[in-house]
Amino acid sequence: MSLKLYDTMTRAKREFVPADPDRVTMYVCGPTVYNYAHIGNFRPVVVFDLLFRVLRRLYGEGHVLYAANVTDVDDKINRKAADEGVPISVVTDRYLEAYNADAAALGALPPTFQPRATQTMDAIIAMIGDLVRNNAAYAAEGHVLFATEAFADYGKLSGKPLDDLIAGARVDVAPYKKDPRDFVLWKPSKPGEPVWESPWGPGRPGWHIECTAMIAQSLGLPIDIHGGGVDLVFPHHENELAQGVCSGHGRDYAHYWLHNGFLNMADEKMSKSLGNVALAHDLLKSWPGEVLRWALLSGHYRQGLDWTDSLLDQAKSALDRLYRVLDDSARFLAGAPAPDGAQSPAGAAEHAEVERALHDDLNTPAAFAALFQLADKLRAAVMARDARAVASSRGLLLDAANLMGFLTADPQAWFQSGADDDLKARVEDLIAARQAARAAKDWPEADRIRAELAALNVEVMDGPNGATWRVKEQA
RNA sequence: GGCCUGAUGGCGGAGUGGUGACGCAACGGACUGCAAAUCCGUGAACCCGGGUUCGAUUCCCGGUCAGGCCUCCA
Repeated sequence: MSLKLYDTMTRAKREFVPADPDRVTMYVCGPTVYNYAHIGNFRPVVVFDLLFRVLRRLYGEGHVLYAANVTDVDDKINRKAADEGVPISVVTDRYLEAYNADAAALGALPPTFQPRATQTMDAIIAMIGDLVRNNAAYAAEGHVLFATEAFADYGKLSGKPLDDLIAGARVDVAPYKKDPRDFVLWKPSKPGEPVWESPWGPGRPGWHIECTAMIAQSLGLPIDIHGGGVDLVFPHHENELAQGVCSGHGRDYAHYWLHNGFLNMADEKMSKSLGNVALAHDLLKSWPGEVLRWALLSGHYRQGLDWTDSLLDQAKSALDRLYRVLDDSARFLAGAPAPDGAQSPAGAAEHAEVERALHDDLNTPAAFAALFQLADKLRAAVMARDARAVASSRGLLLDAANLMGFLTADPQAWFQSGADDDLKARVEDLIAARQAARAAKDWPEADRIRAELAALNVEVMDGPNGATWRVKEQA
């Protein structure tokens, strides 16, 4: 029953205890919306969506508040907007919409809040003011900088020795910085860039302060869980923590820091600066969202994940198997008398195992294993023609899989996705003709029709109650 | 250079101080007019070298290799 999560701060798996079980809070750093997001951007989306679902089950749907922000003011956005000759909101609105559509296709529930930097400007400016008042920040040449020396624990989250941070700094230090580690809270805008008024002059916020302010505004500090990719541990989360604490919100900023591992393309880290991107937007044209979700969750979230075609094929095959039992059990139930009386508890242990695995720091591979055991249980019940056991274990499989965001499609639709109405009608006609040929034991004709269907990328499967079909390969 | 992860069968990937998950793929058999699915079954792994132990893939040390962070990338 108890949920254990690996906390980056303490580098240990800890039992999760929310500050207030009636108001569990989680924040995850979201995208900068200047382009379509690649599949690597969606790893944290899917991972923390799963955690969101697990938390909702544990504490109740209304008791978990999840904020995932959007950075909608940024150099890359500015450049894109300038290239297109449009206001930045045109760019950000367009890609935010695409991002949310992709996330939904991957089975991610909408977060409770989706704060945007441009809509948090007052809180950002107020928080910078707090930092300046607390002597944790100073203005210099139109900039406002965070004074890292004000935060004694700076470097604790990422485990970096402070001296090394200075010695290892490879970037030229801006002359107005008192300390090389100091980072920007507010900076002047260049001509033509979006600009906001502030007590330190017109300009725009630094990246780190946006998140801290958005958390404070949407959830209130401190929060229970802060998530994001490992690459954000330093400097982004280190800086967030420093800002949150020094702005006067107390020592606790986030009680649990969770970080997902990186997704690699062809043995190289995927990033937009390299050419090896796979946009979720494009992948979704060829694969059902659940396949991508399954692939993203096929390894433990803290591990690195190599994104390959083979990974997707395996994910598809695994899901096919689950959908097959679902389909077969539905057909059995449709033809069987309704089960009477209490349902036998077939599969209860396996069902519990799914949650147990998830509660162990989101051990999705173990949860998948339990899902397959549940599927085996269901298969056995179908073979035994035990309607009560089928109904019971089918419900449990569906519940466990749904909790993880899987098996949300109708099995029939799953196997026939990619077929339009026109194709469906043709297939049905061909199958009817083939059934007639089979009834007449005209095997050559039956096989000829099967070949014709195969040419349409359709596979027929003869069953005791007629034939079923499915699309063989995704487009 | 500093800090941090990881190294498991053909592939993906959990886990465990002692009888080696799970999935994908492969192979044999059953079923099927054929096929698919399904069922039964088979083969197949714990990077290297030390150490601790009755016993290590699992703990400790060293090495090698791979990846990440140290630069406003999830």
